[in-house]
Amino acid sequence: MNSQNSNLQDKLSEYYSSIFEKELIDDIIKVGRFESIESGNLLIDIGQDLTHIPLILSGVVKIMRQENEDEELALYYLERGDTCAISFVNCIDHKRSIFRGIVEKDVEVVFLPVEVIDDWLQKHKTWRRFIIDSYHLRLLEMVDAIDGLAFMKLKNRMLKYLIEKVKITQENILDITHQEIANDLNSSRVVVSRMLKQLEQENKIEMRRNKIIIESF
Amino acid sequence: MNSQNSNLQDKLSEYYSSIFEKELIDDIIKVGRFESIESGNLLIDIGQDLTHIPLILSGVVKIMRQENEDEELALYYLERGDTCAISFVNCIDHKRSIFRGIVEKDVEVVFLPVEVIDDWLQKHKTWRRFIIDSYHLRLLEMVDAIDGLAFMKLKNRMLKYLIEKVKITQENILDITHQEIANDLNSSRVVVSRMLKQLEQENKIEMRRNKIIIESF
DNA sequence: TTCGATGTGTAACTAAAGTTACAGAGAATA
DNA sequence: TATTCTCTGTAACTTTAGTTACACATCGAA
Repeated sequence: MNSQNSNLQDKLSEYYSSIFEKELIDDIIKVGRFESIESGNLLIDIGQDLTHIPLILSGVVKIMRQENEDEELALYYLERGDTCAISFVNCIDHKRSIFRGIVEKDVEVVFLPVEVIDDWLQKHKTWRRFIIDSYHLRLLEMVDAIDGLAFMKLKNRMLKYLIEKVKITQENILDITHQEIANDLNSSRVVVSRMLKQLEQENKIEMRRNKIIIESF
Repeated sequence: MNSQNSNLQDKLSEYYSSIFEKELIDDIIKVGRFESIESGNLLIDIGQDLTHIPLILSGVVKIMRQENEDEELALYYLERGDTCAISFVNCIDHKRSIFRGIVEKDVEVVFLPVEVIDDWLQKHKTWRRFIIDSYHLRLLEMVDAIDGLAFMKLKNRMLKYLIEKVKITQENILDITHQEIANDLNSSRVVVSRMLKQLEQENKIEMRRNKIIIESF
């Protein structure tokens, strides 16, 4: 085990010791594969075989749904303490992922092999709670996505998207292009520019090249 | 315990004995409250306190999301073997429901008090699997709803809705008005009539007063 | 049979979002 | 500095969906 991994182990303990019992943390260290993945890479892709589930130690992963080549939609973000719960039963059933997970901010992650999961559910109460909570949180975020798509106009959906992004990045100056926003919202660049201009006129944002400053959040 | 309830117990055993171990079924009978609810009534409403989770023995419940007075959206249906998994953690946390559940076809249901749930997760392997599976199924249905909203035109979304309805009712002659469809899709009656006419011209459906016959499913 | 309630058809219009096309600004690099 | 690439602004137009308004059909109850 190299020094980078033992560093990751420290991070695991640091955050998760308040959530998981010591025995569980020991188990995770025993069987988990620690990895660092740089921004821009895929954590998981649609159709990919799920043999491990990821436990995020740091960084941000954007979870997307993709219909085809040029139709996609950002759903939610994974941060420290999150796992892609949907991969869980998929794992057990040896199914394939229905999401793409793109690393937005370099992540440190532990991959846990599917075999241990079910065992841990029985063995560790905190693990049980963690998995159920994960499912629940994702479910709530899905409902949020549905509300946005069903009930909101694009302009407000976009503002919501921007504000969410501010929360995730901890930074109210977003480093993003109109095209990227359009991709995440399954809209088009021209429309996004139009709406952004309106938001700017309402003093909710300010625009710079490659940047958007969110005033109200 | 009256005769109706012992009848419901039979139904419980009948279907669930292949899923749950005998001890679990006994536990359910011990603490569950058996009930029959007629079509048109609410199984659960948004904001309602969740002290029990429902286990459907027969019938159909439509789960909806509501934004306000006249904005709502049908999400999915619960049938025999289903539970409203989202109510699960809500229960534990004493939260309130974020869904409405309307009985579409008279249901028979067992209500299980929240207190026993966590205990059973540890005690019964099949219960654990059941709860996780429930979350997972709902999650998949949400993704389906998202795909529909994000990527499909209303006409096709409506056809999908109608076909889903055929599956649920086991009946390709649907007893439904244009207004009801509009409500479930968060659209308007006039638009629905328009699209239905198009679908009819494409020979995918036939229209009658209060009825729609689905040809292709 | 009449009347009212409910359901459907359709036209005309409006609103929201997407598309095409092109101009021009800013940054990066030769 | 000139050239190229990426990003943004905007006009003009199309498509999709929602709204308003009204006619007419069907059904059941008075």
